[in-house]
Amino acid sequence: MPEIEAQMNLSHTNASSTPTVRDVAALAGVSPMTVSRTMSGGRNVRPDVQKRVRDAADRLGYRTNQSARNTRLRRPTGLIGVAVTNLGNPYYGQFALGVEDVAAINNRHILIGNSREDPAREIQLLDDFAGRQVEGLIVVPAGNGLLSHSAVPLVLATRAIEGLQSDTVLVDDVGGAEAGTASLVGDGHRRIAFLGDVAGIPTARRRFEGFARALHSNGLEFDQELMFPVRDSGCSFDAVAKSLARRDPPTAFFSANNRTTVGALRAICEYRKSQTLVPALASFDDVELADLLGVPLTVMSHDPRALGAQAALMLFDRLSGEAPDEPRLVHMPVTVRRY
Amino acid sequence: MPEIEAQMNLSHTNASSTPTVRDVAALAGVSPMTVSRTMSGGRNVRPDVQKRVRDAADRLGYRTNQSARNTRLRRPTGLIGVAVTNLGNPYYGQFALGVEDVAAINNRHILIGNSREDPAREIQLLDDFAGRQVEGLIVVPAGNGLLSHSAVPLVLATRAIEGLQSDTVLVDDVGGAEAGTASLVGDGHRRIAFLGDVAGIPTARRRFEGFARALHSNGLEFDQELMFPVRDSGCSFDAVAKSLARRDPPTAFFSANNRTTVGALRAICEYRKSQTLVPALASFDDVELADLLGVPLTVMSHDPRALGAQAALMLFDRLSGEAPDEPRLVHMPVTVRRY
DNA sequence: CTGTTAGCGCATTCAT
DNA sequence: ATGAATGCGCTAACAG
Repeated sequence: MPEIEAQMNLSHTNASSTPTVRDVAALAGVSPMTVSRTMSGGRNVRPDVQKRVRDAADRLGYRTNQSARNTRLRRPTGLIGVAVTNLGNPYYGQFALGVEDVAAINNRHILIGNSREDPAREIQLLDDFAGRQVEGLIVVPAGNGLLSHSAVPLVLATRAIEGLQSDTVLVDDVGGAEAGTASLVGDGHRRIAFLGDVAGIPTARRRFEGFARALHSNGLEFDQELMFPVRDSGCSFDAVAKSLARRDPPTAFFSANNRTTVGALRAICEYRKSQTLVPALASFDDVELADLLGVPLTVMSHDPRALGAQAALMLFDRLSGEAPDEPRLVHMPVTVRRY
Repeated sequence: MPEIEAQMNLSHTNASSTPTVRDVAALAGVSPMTVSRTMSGGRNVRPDVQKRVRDAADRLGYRTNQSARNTRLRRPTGLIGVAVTNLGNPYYGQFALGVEDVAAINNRHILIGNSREDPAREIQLLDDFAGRQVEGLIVVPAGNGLLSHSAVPLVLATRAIEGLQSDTVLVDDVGGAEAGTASLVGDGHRRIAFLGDVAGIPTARRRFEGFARALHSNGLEFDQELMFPVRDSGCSFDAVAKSLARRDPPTAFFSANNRTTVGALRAICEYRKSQTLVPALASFDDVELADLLGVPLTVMSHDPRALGAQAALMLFDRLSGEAPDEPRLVHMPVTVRRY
C-alpha cells in the first residue's frame, strides 16, 4: 500500500523549510525521480501516479527550485541584467518597459539595477549580476569602468564606451541636436545658452557637438558664458533664472535632457510673469505636458521604449547566435517637433 | 611541482562553457576547496597560494556561480520580486526607485515584472518569481488571484486584497480624495465629473469613495452622467472633451490617477482656447509641470518613492523576523496642494 | 593550512 | 513505467 510507504518515508521530511522533491516523493509514496518527471511534463509517468504526485505537491506547496534545476541542467538562468543611471527618471521607466516587453516575449525576466550615475556602483552591480549568471546585460553606462566584463553578452544603450567592442544602441544625438538648434537659429535666435553636463555625461557631449555644429554652420559663435554644466532640474532652474537676469540674456536655451528641460521650463514660466519677451527652448527628449505651456518649444525626441526594445532585441539575437561576430551599432532616429 | 600537476589536471578542463572551481583549481594546481576558500575571503589559505588561485581565476575569467553557491549553502537568493501594473507609468518608476533604494541597502537585487494590469499575467509572473526562490515579493496587485502565494513573504502596495492576510502599504485614498474634493466644493463647484475606472481599479474605487463622501457631506448629489470609467490618458481626453461639449458641462473634474489627469489637462487646455471659462481639475497623484499650465488645479499627492521604500522596509523586517506575526497596514499620507 | 568526502535540489543515464 | 546511481557547481565538516 502506498500509504504505508508514505508513512514510512515521512521521517525524511524536512519540516520547516521549503519542500523538495524528496518530501513530495515521500508523501506520494514514489521515488524523487517520479516527482521530477511529473513536475516537468509527466512523460513516462502513469496518469494516476501523476495525480498522486501533483496532489502531494499541492498539499505541501511544493515548487520546483529553478535555481537547482538550472544548475543541474547546465542551463542559463533566464535572467537579463539591466543597469540604468537613474531609475527615477521617467525616461528610464519607458526604457525598462521596452526591455521588459521583449524579455517577456522571450520568456526572460529582468534584474534591474540603479547605478545612480556612479561608476563604482555600476561595476559592483554588473559584477553581482554576472555572479548571478545573468544571460546578458543591457547597460546604460555611467562610466568607462566596465571594460572587462566580456564574459556576459553586453548591449550598451544610449552611450557608447571608447575601446569597448560591444553591441550598442545610440540615439542620433548629434544629428538631432543639430537639427533642433538649426530650427532655433532659423527663428532668428543668436544668443543660445546650453544646459547640460558636457564633462560628465557622454550624451550631453554629443548633443553639444550637434549644437555647436549648427551654430558654426550658421556662422555663429558660442559664448562660453552661456554654457551651463547642469545635470538636474533644480540646477537647471537656477542657471536659467540667473542667466535671464543678466543684462544681455540669451533669447533661447538648448536643454540636453528631460531633467534640465523641466528646470528650464519652470524658470522660463516664472520669468514670463514679469516680462513680455518669452525665451525659446529646445529640448532634447520629450517631457509630458511641456507642449501645453505656451513656451516656444522645439523638441528633439525619440522613443525610449523603442530604444529599450531595440537593445533587448539585439541582445537576444546575439544570445541565439544569430548575430554576426562584429559588434553592431544602431542609431535611433530623432524627430524634431515644434510647439 | 605545481605546474606539472596543473598540466596533468588540465584534461578535466571544460573548454567552451564558463569556468568552474575545478578549472581554476586545475590551473592553479590546488584542490577545488582551496579555490572555494580563496574566493570566499581566503581564510585558512596561504597568501602565496591565494595569489596563485586568484591569478588562475583571473586568467580564466572565473566567477563564482552564486546560484550553485546559494543552493549548497541553503541560502536565500538575495532577490526580491517586484510586480507592478504599468512599468511605463512614471509613478511606478519612482515606486521602483524607492524599493531599489532599500533593497540596495540590504544587499538585495530586484526582479521587476510588469503585469500590465492583467491578473493572469500577474499570477504567471509571481509563480515564476517564486520558482526562482525570491526571498520576498512586493506587489501592486492587478487582481485578486494571488491568494495562495503564501509561501513567500509578500507586501502589497497601493491596493489591498480582500481576504488576503498580508503586510500592506496603502495610500490614504479616501481621506485624500475627500479633502481634495472638499476643496473644489469650497470653490463653489457643484457639478464635478469623476474620471477613473471604479469597476476595474481598486484605488479608483477608494478615491471615488472619498469623492462621494465629500459631495454627500456638502449636501451635493452626484450625477451618474458625470462618471467616466477611463483608465488611460487618451480615453480621459475624449471623455473630458465630450463632456465639456454638453449643454450643461461640469465645472470641475476629479481625476483618479496621473494618467487620466494628463488626458484631462490636454482636453481642458484645448477647451480654453475657445472659451473664457476654464474648468477646474482635482488630480489624485502629481504630474510634473501640471502646476504651470494655468489650469485651476488641486493636487492630492503623495510620494511614490517613499511608498516603495516603505513597502521594502516592511518586507525586510519581516524577512529578518523583526515583525509581529499579524499583517501590518500602513497608510501613506496625502497632501492637498492648490495651484 | 590543505585535501577528501559528502550533499544542497534536481535530472540524465542506465538499469529493471 | 519506475527506480538507483551519478553528477551539475559549490562548500561544510572532517581529516591530516
